[in-house]
Amino acid sequence: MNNETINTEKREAIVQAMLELITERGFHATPMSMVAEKAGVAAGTIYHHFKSKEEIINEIYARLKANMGEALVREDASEEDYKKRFYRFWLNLYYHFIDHPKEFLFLEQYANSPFITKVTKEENQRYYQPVIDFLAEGVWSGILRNMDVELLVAMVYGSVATCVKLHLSKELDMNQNRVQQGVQASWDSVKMD
Amino acid sequence: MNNETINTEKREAIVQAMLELITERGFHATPMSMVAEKAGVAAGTIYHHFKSKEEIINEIYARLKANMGEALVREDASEEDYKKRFYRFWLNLYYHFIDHPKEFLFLEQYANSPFITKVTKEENQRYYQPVIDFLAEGVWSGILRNMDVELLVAMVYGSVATCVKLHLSKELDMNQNRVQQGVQASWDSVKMD
Amino acid sequence: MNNETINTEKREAIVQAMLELITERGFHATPMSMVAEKAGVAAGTIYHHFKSKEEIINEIYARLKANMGEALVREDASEEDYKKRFYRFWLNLYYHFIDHPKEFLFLEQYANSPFITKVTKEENQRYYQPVIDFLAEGVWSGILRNMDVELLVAMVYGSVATCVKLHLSKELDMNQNRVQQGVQASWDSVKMD
Amino acid sequence: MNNETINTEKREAIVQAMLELITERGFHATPMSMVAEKAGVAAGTIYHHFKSKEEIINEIYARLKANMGEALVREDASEEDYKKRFYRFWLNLYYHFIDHPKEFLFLEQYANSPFITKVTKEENQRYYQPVIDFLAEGVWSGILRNMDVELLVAMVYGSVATCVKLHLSKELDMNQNRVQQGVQASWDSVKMD
DNA sequence: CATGAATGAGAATTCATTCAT
DNA sequence: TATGAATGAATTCTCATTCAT
Repeated sequence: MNNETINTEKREAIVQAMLELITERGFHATPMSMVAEKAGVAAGTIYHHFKSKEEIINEIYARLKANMGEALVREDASEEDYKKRFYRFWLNLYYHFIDHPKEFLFLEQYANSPFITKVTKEENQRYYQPVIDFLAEGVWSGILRNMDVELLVAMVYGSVATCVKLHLSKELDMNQNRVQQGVQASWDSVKMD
Repeated sequence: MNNETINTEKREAIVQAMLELITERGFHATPMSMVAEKAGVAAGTIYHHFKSKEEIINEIYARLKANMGEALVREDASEEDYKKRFYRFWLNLYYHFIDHPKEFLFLEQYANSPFITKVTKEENQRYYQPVIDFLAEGVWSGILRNMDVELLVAMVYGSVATCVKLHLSKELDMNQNRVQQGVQASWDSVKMD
Repeated sequence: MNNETINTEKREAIVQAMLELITERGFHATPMSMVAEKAGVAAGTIYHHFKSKEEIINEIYARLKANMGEALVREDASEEDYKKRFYRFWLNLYYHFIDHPKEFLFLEQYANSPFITKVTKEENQRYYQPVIDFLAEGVWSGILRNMDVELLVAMVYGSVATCVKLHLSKELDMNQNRVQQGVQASWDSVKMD
Repeated sequence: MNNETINTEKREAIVQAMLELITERGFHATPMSMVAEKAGVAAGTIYHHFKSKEEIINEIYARLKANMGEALVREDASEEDYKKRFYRFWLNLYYHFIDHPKEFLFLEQYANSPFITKVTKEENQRYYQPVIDFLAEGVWSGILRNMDVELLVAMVYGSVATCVKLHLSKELDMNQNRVQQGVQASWDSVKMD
């Protein structure tokens, strides 16, 4: 085990501990001492790896956005029919969040928080650029309704998020049938009549 | 001005101060001393009206849900055509939040927070019961797609929230045309083909 | 006992505790918890009366400068002979510091420290203005050697401080004879030949 | 370059870094990590050369006292007239501190601090013993007033320090004329009438 | 009910020192 | 010797809540 591995291990442990605690308890309700304990490091150690509590949040945000971006385009094949690709993206995102609920909850809570710096946000937009392009292309080619792409992106992301929340809150058991209703509703909301 | 009016006034001032501060700064970044100052009362006075900081949150939640419920059904006329009524509900909600952005932000932040007790939540469901019934009736009568009503409610509410967020974040100027696109997309996502 | 007396009492206790601890141990070696304990108040109480640790230092500085200014001109009689008045001022200052060694040590340590704000310093110059005027007058009337008044003030203050330090450090027992040597040397250093 | 030279170099770098930082920022406001960085060594390396932070202070103190002792007697010629030698010593010390302001500030701050051990102090008295003897001889031979030599030493050192402080604080521009006033005042304060 | 000084537990962060490499 | 990551005790300051007036 070389030095870098050791460093990475502690850093990893801190990030993971923070992610878990923060989604369960919230930023202000998660003292650093608790993060340290859960990560199995001394309190001071955290400050060798991060300048402040907020910096950890920013690192988590960046990682989760990258994860999300990767999941989104998984198994995409550009020769497929547009609607199929839309469904795949939608479901990729949905199941990514279902599989990583803490990541979803974190992004919901902190995506619009002042803790995430503008720089961090901008640096991480690139991850979902391919899908933004995909939607823009849908509009341009007349497959999707003529909407502003920002509105389009927001509506589609919103529909995924709504379904994920329903599942996670256990308000509704999101079986395959209901997921199908969700993606179909989302598609119908944006496709050209 | 009788005693009760005076009491009500202080209570009001506290609630309003807390609502404003909490939406701007967040729960943990809003000390009670700041609430007291903004409300123009002594710190101790707050504790004559509320048992704790969390209790104020619950009262705010209840009020905002009531406001929202009232706004939702405004100018509804049950003899109107179903789609028109859907549009009216959707736009009622949308403009209510546009007119009361702090109320929207508060509900987004705290609707799923542990501060809001189960009791508070349940007590306040009644406010939008009429609209839930309206959507259930749409499904039953074949106007809306055959979806679970919880999913339906969530999707529609989600689409309103998405548009409000776009407006408030100033990501997109939500002019009348874009609002129209929003409500139309929402309708298309749930109406029977 | 009215409210003001109570407030004054706690505030006083804090200032006195801080003065004693800080002269014995130094600023950074004096934790606020120790000040609180010595003052017989809770740690948080200190922050009702002072914004920060540094603010207390500034208040102490201001008080001690005022004390010093008062002591300096005690029993001065302007009709007296110039040399007698010089001796009186010198000895007033000397015995004031001998009687209040902590005040002396505090001023030695913090008079030139960055903790004391410019504002605090300027506000407190007025206390020894009368003596500055007295020395300037001495130069002007030909009783004192023709030196810049700043140099004059510094040399005289320095000679007092030197004698006080010798006494406090117990390097030398400053009996009346030695004090007399001190003031005489100081006078000889500035008087016109 | 042999090993010893390397070691000496690091040790030197540490001492110099600490001296500079400590006079600018103070003992407690100077973290060892900062010393390490400024010295261009690792934090741990410091502890191969010194047992503790305080030990460095003691080494610095010893060096500066030696420097001061050397400067003091520079160009002294015992056959010269007593007053001339006094002037020379006084000005040697004055210009030594003017040329090495950090050394002066360090000695002012730490000469009476608990960090400097008794042992360190005693070991370093020898450096200015020649001048103490010189002053004692002045008393004995009737050139100086009959004062205790400790008082004499303190008064003279005090007058040098006063002038140096005026210069360093920029309160007064200490041109040659004013320095002359300073040394003359000091001489007048101790010489037999 | 109203006040606001007082409380004290608990927060984020710092830093001298150690020790495995 | 040299390194620098790791330690964890200690620091200043905050803030929800209480309670005597």
